[in-house]
Amino acid sequence: MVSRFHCFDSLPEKVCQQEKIKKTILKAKGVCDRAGTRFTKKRARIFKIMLQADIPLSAYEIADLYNQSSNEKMPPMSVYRILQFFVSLNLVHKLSLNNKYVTCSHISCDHTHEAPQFLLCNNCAIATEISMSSKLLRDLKKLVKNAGFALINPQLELQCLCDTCYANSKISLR
Amino acid sequence: MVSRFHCFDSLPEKVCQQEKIKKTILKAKGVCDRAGTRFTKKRARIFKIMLQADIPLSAYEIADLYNQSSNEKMPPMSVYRILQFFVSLNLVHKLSLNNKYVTCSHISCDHTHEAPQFLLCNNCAIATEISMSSKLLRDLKKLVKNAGFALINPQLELQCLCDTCYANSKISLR
DNA sequence: AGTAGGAATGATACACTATATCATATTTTT
DNA sequence: AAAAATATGATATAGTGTATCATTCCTACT
Repeated sequence: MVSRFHCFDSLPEKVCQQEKIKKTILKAKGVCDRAGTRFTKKRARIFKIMLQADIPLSAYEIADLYNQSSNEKMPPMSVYRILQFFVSLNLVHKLSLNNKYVTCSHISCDHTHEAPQFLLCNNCAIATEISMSSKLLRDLKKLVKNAGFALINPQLELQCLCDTCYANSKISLR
Repeated sequence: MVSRFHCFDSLPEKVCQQEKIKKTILKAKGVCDRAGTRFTKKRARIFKIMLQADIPLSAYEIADLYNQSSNEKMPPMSVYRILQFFVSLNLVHKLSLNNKYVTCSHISCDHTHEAPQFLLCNNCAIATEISMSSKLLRDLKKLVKNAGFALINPQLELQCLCDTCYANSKISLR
């Protein structure tokens, strides 16, 4: 399984998840600053919840997690607004295959990440973001153009089984 | 724009849309028969509505169209059930990008259609189903495998603009 | 022909996902 | 300090989809 924080894979193993999350949050704040918008406390908390979960979450799941660990109420309406905000900055991606939201895996890299491609396990909650090769992307764009369309968002979502669930499914079929 | 009935493109132009729809319905009935299931009147009517619309429809839109042209009521619940039935036979595809449903374009061909790929116009209702080249599909599967997943459904949905809307959008930007 | 069993639909309720709208608060700019 | 832009509160409602149990319809079999 590829870690969602693969961009830190070269760091010493000691560097714990918490440290990675902190760094990612700082980067995200930078993105907001440069965009002339605010990385408010509520936005920061939601972003952190999403990073800690490390799996795609629905808006209502995020609201629940927020409310479980806080006294101030976070109504779903506000979650949607904040998610839209993050999506507009490419800090969060919406997965329409399961109506969930997930932080971008490349926030901490300096990748320009042209074609986010999501592999969603159909059995468990795991999702992984990988990048499409630029050649594959070129082929795809060509195909689209020939069909009389122009690609405006190269995001792909693929229904998969993760290797673990795939192995289990084969066992249970015996 | 590629016609959704491209498989009949070689037929004389006189053969009207109605004729194509009839043929497609017969083919669909055959699929049901061979699967040991029934192509009931309600199912047939919904299927025809979808063919006539020639664009992806939501379950509720289908229910409305059904009820507009009939005295018997078609409740949304039944529409969902019937859609699931068609999807299970690959006669209908669900587009999760816009939560709509569309008949398969290849029912009347003898294509074994491995990788349905949908180009959805982000501005108008048009959607086109094209087939991915087997090479592109191979590349994709390889990518997925390397990431620790197994592809279980190669359906792709791409957010596009059709050429008409693309042209219009450029004009309106001037 | 009658009947058992499976297939399909009816009916009702409810859960989940998402947007619209108007009011209020907070921050930034001048 | 006031104006303008940004962000959140609050409420309502639209849209999408599933669960469940009852009933009807069809098919195959004796």
